[in-house]
Amino acid sequence: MIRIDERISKSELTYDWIRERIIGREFNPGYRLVLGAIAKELGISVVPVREAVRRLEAEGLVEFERNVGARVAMVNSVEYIDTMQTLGVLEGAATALALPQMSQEDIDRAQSINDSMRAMLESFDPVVFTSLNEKFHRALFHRCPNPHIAELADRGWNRMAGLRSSTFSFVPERAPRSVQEHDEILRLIREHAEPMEIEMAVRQHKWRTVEAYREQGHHAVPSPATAR
Amino acid sequence: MIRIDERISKSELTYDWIRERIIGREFNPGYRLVLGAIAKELGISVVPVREAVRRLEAEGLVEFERNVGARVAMVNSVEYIDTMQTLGVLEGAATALALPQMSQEDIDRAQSINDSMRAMLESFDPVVFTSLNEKFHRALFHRCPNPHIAELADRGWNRMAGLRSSTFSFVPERAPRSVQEHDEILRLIREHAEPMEIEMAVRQHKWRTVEAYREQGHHAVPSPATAR
DNA sequence: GTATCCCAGATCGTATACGGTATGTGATGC
DNA sequence: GCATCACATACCGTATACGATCTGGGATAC
Repeated sequence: MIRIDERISKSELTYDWIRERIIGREFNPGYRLVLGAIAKELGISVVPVREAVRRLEAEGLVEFERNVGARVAMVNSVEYIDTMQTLGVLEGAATALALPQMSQEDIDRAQSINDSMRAMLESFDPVVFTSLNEKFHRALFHRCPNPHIAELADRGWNRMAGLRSSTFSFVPERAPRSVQEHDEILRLIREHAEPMEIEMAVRQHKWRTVEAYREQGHHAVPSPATAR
Repeated sequence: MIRIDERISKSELTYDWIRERIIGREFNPGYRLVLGAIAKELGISVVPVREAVRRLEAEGLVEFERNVGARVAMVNSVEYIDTMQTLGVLEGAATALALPQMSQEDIDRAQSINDSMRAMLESFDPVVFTSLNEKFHRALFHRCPNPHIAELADRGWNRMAGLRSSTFSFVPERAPRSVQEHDEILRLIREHAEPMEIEMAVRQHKWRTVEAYREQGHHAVPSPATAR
C-alpha cells in the first residue's frame, strides 16, 4: 500500500522552505533568519525551525553565531573562489566516475542543453544562462556511482547558488568560451577519451572560470596561490 | 581580557562527547543512541542531545530514522569503499594545493612518522599503524590553503575512523607497500615534481588500498544484517 | 561634547511536557 | 500450534515556558 501519508517532518519542511528562499534570492546574503519570526510565519514552534537552520549551517548556506542568530551566508569572494575550486575537483572526479554508466541519451541531453546556451549568447541573460550551466554539469555527473562524491558535488552547487545568483553576471565575457569548452568535454566523452583527460577537462573548465573572475578583480583579496 | 568563560554550548559538548565515543569504538556501529538516555547520562535535557545527533548525522557518523531513532553508522563495505575513494580524490587535491605552503619541517615530520611506521612493520599493531597512517596524511595536506577541501578531507578521515577502527586490520599485507608509497610521495615532494603527479600519487595510494580491500573479499557481508 | 554605564528589548539556549508513531508481547480465534 | 489482533511500552517530534546573553539607546558623569 502506498502511504499517502508519507508525512514529512516540520523541520524538514522548514528546511526546504528556507532553502528555497535562499536559492531564489528572496533572502539575500546577510539576511537575518530569526527563529521566532520564521516559526510564527509557518505557524509552528521554534524547535523545528532551529533544527532546519542548523542543517543549513552544516551545508554552508547559513552562518550562525552563538546567542546572536543566523544569517544567510555572506557574499565573500574568497569563499566563492574556494567553493568553485573544490567543486572543480569534485565534479571532475564525479564525471569521470560516471562515464561507464553514461547512456547516449545522457550525452544527447547535455548536448541539447549546451545548444540552448549557445543560442542565447546573442540575447544574454546571465541568470538563465547560469541555471542552464548548472543543468549541463549535473547531467554529466548525476550517474556517478559513488554517492558520496555525487552528494558533495551537489552540495557544492547549492552553496554556489547561495553565494551568487549568477556566476555569469560577473564574468559575462566567459560565456562563449564556456559553451565551447562544454562542446569539447562532450567530444572527449563521445570519443571515449581517457577518464583522466575528461576529469581534467571538467576541472580546468571550472578553474578557468575562477581565473576569469579573479582577474576581473571583483575582489581586493589576493589569490591563495601565495609564494612559499 | 581573555574570556576564561569561553563557554561552549551543551549541544556542542554533547556532540564532542558522542563523537569521542564513536571514534573510540566505545559505541560500536549499530549502537543505538537513545536521546533520553544520553540526556540523563549527561544531566541535561534532550533538546541539545537531539541537535548533536543531527549534526553527527550530517557528517555521516550516525544514521537516523524518523520516529525510530539514531544509531551509529553501520559497518558497510560499500560505504567504506565509497568513502575511501572520495577521500583519495579530496586528499590528493588538498595535498597538491598545499605544496606551495609546505615547509621543510612539514616534510621532515611526515618522514619521521613514516619511519616510525616502517619500524613497526616487524611487530605489527594494526590500530597504532592506522593511526600513524592518518597522522602522516594529515601532515601532508594540513597546509592546504583552501579550507573547504581541507574540511572535506578532514570529515572523510573522521568518517573512516567511525566505519573502521583500523584499515590495516583488514589488509595487513598492504602495510609494507604502503610505507614504500609514502616514501615515494615524499620523494616527489622533495624533488618538486609536478603537482598533478603528486596529486595522483596520493590518490592512487588510497585507491590501491581500496583495491586490496576489495580483492580480499571482506565485503561478502552487506552486513546491516537486520532483515526483519 | 564625549565616554561610560545601565537598562530594556530582542533573541537565543535549554528544560519540561505532551501527543504521536513504532515496536514488542500476550491474548484470542481457529 | 499458529496466525492475528490489540494493547502496553518506549521513544521520538513538537509545543510551550523561562532563564541567559547579546545589542542598542538613553541617562549620567566629567
